[in-house]
Amino acid sequence: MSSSNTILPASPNPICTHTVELNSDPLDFEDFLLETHTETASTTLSPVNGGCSWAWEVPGNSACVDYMLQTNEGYAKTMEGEDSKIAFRTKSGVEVMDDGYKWRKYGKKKIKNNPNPRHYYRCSMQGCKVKKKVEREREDVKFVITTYEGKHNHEP
DNA sequence: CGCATTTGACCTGCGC
DNA sequence: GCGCAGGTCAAATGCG
Repeated sequence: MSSSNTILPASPNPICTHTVELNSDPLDFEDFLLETHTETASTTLSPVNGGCSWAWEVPGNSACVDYMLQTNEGYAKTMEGEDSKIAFRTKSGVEVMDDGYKWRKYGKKKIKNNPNPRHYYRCSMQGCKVKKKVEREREDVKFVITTYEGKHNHEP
């Protein structure tokens, strides 16, 4: 684990067990992988925010799904086929982070048990069906939950 | 003027 | 079958 980064205690959110501090050096993701998910060797980490935030990317791998369901923790859960789902929790003053892609907002929704609305974004690139959801954590608005769905079919 | 955002309405899946 | 909650649509509005 890179000493310059801070992994905070588990979130109550079952799909977000750790927090990555923004504006820190990129994580040593190989150490991170070993430390947190030794049983899911096929899982890979990918940069999702221009190098200052990292998240699990779980390819279509049923073993990963089983593991996360059993332990009720983990960063992400997979979907069938080519879809992938990435969820992570960041400490940030703004919901929208520049991850290199261009997003178009298409919806906002008040969520039950959370006074903060959830925002829905779609990749604005033609033919790219990637979506993301952004919402602030209920107990601590300093934290933002971001969920990516799908894979980009183009470069940032 | 063209494109992005806002926001209420509508759609859909799920639990009871 | 019904109601609720989450997700998406699309018309209106704003902005460069």
